Amino acid sequence: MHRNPDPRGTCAHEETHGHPIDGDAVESRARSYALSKGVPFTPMRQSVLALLAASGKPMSAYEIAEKVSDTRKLKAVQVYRALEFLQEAGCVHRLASRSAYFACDHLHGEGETVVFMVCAQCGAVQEAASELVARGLRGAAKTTGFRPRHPMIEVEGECAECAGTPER
Amino acid sequence: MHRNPDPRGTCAHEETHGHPIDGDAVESRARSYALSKGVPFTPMRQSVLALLAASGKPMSAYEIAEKVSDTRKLKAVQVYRALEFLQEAGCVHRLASRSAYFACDHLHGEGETVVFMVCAQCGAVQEAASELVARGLRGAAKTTGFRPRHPMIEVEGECAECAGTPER
DNA sequence: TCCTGGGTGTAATGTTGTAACAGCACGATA
DNA sequence: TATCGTGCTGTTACAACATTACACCCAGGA
Repeated sequence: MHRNPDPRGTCAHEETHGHPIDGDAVESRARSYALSKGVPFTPMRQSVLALLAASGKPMSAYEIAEKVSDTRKLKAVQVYRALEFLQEAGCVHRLASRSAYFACDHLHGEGETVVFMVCAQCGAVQEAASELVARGLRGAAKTTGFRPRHPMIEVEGECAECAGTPER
Repeated sequence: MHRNPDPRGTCAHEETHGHPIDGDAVESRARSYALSKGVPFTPMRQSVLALLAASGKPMSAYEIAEKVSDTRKLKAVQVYRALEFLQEAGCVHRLASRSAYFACDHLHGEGETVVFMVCAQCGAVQEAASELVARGLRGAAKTTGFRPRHPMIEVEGECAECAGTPER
């Protein structure tokens, strides 16, 4: 987990990839989820989501706590609470391989199999829904009677930008 | 990560699944790796591997430290050192989704795409190598120029035994 | 008014993983 | 035999990630 010196963004064009996602779209999805649950979409939740959406890259909860701090100093536990809501709302996903969180403006269908491609160098995440992968997973599962539940796949690799710049 | 009350083995037939893997086979693989590297296959490494092989289920490093303690009390850092060797040797894999380690007696080929199916209830892990998944991943990657590096896929779900016993 | 449910703020603690350093065992070499 | 290097072990300390517990506030309903 702490194997890389800085797991999030050490490559040369740190600023250029991880293109920001549509903050308005993702926020409105969060709002309607809150509405449907009868809970408020609080400033706390709003600012955590806005930060993640603007950054467009995975961030750790502690990193979020640091950056969100507009005036007051935020504690990690408060960030985790906001993240919990945002994950339920489907606006934020957790990258287990990096213990990091990122905003996502895709609306993932129920049985959909999503692939997150994480650049080992710059940390940028690209998403794709692959029916072929889903079929492969079902095939692998069938032989053992296993029932896949949350087909969220994380693959480490090298994104196009980082692959194009071999230095560091 | 700490979301489940006990991520490793809370279901009724805890003892029955996660069938132990072939301890002798996996140990001999570790021995030949050690030989090829010119380093010893120490009792420390041997006992960590033996424990993992016998349990057949993922365990955290701290859990291993507790259980291995035959006479002396083992510290986590020592377990991590043994695990590092065993991972290099290909005898042990790390489950990022649970921060846990498990022994594996398959010999995975170089570019092979391996799918680990983790039962959310009992924690048992089943492995499968899927060419279809590999192709799907390559297809998903191709559109963005992403180059997958370590195609180790973890899928949460429900194993056949747990699916058959709906209670709890 | 009181009660209840949910969000917030804060402290404490638990869990996972590394860094750093001293000591030891063992083989190579002079 | 002496010494040197290499790699494992034992130990302390700490960093990074995550949860629990509790007090407080505030809005809405009985």
